[in-house]
Amino acid sequence: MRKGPPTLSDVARLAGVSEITVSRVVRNKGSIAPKTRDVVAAAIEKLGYLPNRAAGALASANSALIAVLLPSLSNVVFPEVLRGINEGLKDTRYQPLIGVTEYNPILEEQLLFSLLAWKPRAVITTGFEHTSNALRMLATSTVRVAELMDIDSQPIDVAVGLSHRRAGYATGRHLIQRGYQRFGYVGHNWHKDVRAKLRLDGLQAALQDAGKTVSDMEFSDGPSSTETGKAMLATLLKRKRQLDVVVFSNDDMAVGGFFHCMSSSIAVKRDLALFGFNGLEIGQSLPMPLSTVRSNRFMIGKRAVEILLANDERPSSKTVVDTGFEIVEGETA
Amino acid sequence: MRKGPPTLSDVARLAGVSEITVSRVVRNKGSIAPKTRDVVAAAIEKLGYLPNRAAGALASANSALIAVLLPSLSNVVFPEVLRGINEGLKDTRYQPLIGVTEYNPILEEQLLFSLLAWKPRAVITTGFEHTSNALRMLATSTVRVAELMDIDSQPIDVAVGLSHRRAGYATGRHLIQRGYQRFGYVGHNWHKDVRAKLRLDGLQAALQDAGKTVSDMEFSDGPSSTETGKAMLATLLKRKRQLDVVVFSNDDMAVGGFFHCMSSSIAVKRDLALFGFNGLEIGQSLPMPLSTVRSNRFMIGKRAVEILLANDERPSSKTVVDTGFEIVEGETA
DNA sequence: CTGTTAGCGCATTCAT
DNA sequence: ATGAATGCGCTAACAG
Repeated sequence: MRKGPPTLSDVARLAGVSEITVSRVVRNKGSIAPKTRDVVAAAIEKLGYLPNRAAGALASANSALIAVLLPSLSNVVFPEVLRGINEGLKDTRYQPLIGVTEYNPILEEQLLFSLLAWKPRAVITTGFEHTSNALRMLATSTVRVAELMDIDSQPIDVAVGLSHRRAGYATGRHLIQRGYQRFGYVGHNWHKDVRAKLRLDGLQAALQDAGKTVSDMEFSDGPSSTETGKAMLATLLKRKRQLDVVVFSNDDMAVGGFFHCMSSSIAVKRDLALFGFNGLEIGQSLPMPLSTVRSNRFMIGKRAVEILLANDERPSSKTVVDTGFEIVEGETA
Repeated sequence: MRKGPPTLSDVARLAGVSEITVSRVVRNKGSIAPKTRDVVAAAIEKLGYLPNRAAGALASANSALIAVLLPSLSNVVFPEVLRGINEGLKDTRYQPLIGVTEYNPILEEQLLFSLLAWKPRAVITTGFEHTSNALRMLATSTVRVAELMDIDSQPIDVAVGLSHRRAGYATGRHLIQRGYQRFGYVGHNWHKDVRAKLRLDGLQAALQDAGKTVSDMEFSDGPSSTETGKAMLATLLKRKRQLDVVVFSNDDMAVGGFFHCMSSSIAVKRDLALFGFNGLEIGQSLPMPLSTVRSNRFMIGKRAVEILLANDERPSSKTVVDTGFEIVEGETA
């Protein structure tokens, strides 16, 4: 009388071995005689046995789950990081369990607790902004933790990303070398995007070191988008400050800026140079490839997973991986 | 002697009640005297108790997990669906467990098995193309199943999406009414994207019904992208077929086509009209908003979750939800 | 409203 | 190379 899906013990009975032997075959762990392995495999096949991972997780006190906390799914950048994570997880038995924090530490804390309840093998999150509760939880716990995107602060365990401050500084240096004199900046809400702020800080530092400054800025208070970049650049240019280059908080915004120039017959680069951040595909397919800084989102996700899975235990020393960035010359600046 | 994180029984001991009472408080299930609830809450707080969901899943034979299988993370469309799913899951205790199939049914099957091992409350997948194993597994199992994006076939349990065939047909009708005569088509690899093929079928049917036909087509064999749209339109136009409108397999491709026109000084709409599919933000921020068909990706994810969570049991009749589509007039056609 | 009794399905000892 | 015993932490089903 089958009373539900087949279990380990059903397989064991059919194969004429003990449960633990089946368990070992399933997990490919310990040594098994080729013969018994075959017998067991046949029984599994015959019954259509599917291991119950909840039971496995309970018995072994840890699961093949990786908790992933992303700030947003609206910004292409995070799906790309997730792609990297997924790539790193390929050919392992791990699965990503995801939560979207909407850049909100309180929500992050709730999601973190909820995900931690699954006893994941590791937690991947973004940035260094966490509630004190979350921080304490993470510090106390023994799970491995990766904080992605940014390496401008000390991580709990592992940080993988780039220095946004240095990327901003490099942007400034690059544009100065190109001879630009009057800088404008178009940004989005950085209460929610700390890294955009770090880049602007770096940019300003570079200008200051060269005796220059950002002549005019304009911010939206929503998230970044092409629409916003378009609108904010329009607003900025109304003020007639004779800018010769505008730096945007990221590529989405810059692409919007490019569209504004097209609509308004502003010759990009000759009349007004544009500069972004991220190196998204869309920017590179514009009639004039966008000048920008390439961040390696995919690599960030992938490297993080590799490091986390390399060691069960959290090492005594913190790991910081710089995935770097490169100036993409493009044709808009 | 604390030997690990606190468990239900630790909380129960501290609160002076039985385990099941604590369990009920935690799950907010059954009736509890306000007083005991407070005592238990205090004990939980004091110990920093975190429920172990793996144990819960094992004991109750189902988890607060929703298995989500997405074809890709590179195409913005799927993160948007995921956003919808996430929105539907908000304020529930459910978490999405995700797998990326890369449009590969074999991989989908493997991931499906792997995700099913967690005894998820429901499975969300894409389209109707599954291996026979996967199909059998899903049919046999009692989990609820939603197949997203498309409603052109019969689902296993629930389908949420739009008729791509009808969307294609509507595109054809619309363009015919606008007076276009010579139609071109630029597509990407549809061995992997069945829905793009359905739309083309619909388009061709509409043209045929009006005594017309697609004069020339060009396909790339990779996935869709702006770069590809740009390149394929260039190739198509080299053949000098005097097209007056080109329909693209989706907005990404169409935006690429738009960029090509800009680079080649082709006056969009006057010289050559362009038409896409999806209604992505990027298309609408172009200097000329893209003419396209809006699919409601976010809504598809959200509705699917709502339906799945409404009933534990799979109803005897299949559910098909049409999230519809709308022609977006735009300025490019 | 609260408690008792019994597992859920598997993996970890430690044997042999 | 294989097995026996035990328990992981929780919840269902019934009592009361």
